[in-house]
Amino acid sequence: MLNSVAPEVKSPEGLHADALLAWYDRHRRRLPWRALPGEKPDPYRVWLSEIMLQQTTVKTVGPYFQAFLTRWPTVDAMAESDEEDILKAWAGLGYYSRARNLHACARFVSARLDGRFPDTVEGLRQLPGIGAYTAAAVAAIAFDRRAAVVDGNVERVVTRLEALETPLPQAKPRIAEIVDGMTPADRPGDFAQGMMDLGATICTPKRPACGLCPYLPFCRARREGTQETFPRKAPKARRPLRRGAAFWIVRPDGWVLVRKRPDKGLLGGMTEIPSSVWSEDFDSGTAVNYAPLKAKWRKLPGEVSHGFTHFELAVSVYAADALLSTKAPADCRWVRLDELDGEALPTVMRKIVALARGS
DNA sequence: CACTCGTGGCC
DNA sequence: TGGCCAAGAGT
Repeated sequence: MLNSVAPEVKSPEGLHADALLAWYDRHRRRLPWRALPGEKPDPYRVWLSEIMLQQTTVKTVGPYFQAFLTRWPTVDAMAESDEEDILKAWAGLGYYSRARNLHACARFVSARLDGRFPDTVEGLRQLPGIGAYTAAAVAAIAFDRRAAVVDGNVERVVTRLEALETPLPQAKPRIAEIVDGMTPADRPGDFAQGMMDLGATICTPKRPACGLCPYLPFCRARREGTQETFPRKAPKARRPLRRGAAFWIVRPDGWVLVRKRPDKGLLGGMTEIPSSVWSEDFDSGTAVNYAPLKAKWRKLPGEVSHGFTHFELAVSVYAADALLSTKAPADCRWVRLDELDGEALPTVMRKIVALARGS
């Protein structure tokens, strides 16, 4: 009789998983990409959401996810699109290599894998834009594979649970080891999502709600009253200020000159208002040397400020009028003013447009 | 391993 | 206001 079998002796990690899953069953967030209890998750939606959520908040991703899903309901539909359309739809979301990898991944899965995502960590890991975290997350959430899912939330939860003194990113291998030990064979996807929900709603960076935490009895940092000091982190380099110039060129019929940026590097593949290099020692006296064509430039009042991850940017905007007959220089093209909104313009470029149009 | 790569929100 | 943070990946 099965009933006569001795009950499984649970490790402390197993108890952790039970406490977490019970909490998740009561408090799970309802998210657009998340299957309801008992529903089978759609790997395409799981993958799409995971790519968008890389370093991006749930709130920001929401409308983008809905728009993408409506326009490209399946991986095959996305594979049939042009990269340019993906970039336009991604504009404003940031980290634009994600969009290019998204498109490349869709094409690979559609053409080479018959439209089906790999159902293992190793298979997923080979795809463009999918690293250690996303491979584990998709395997666990979409295919119920036991995989150690470690994102920023999980790092915070685990370093607090264990009061881990090793700073990030040095502690990453140890954290992955601990999470692997905690992850149950049963419901690994719910466990992963539960850990992330816990980090997002209870075990928050500041003022964690320890009183509501299912891990309260197990948490070493809380016991020592040091929970807010974890995770330890290596000090960050502070961001330098770079300067540059952008060139707003308008034809008499109201069309403006735009340019496609190189595929690699900052804002790769996106559309720009033709701009100079951005550098710490930028010489504003020679700014117009960077203009895409010769013209009578007037410097517009004010400047555009924009923060990137590793530097702060200040851009001066120069405006000029072009003849109707002016040909677009290399990599440039003319665009109607009222069609600028639909372009693959990153946020910093939209700020430049706003300044120019307001002048 | 250290660096590059966006953006918006929060206190 | 400025630093920090968010379901990291690629090189």
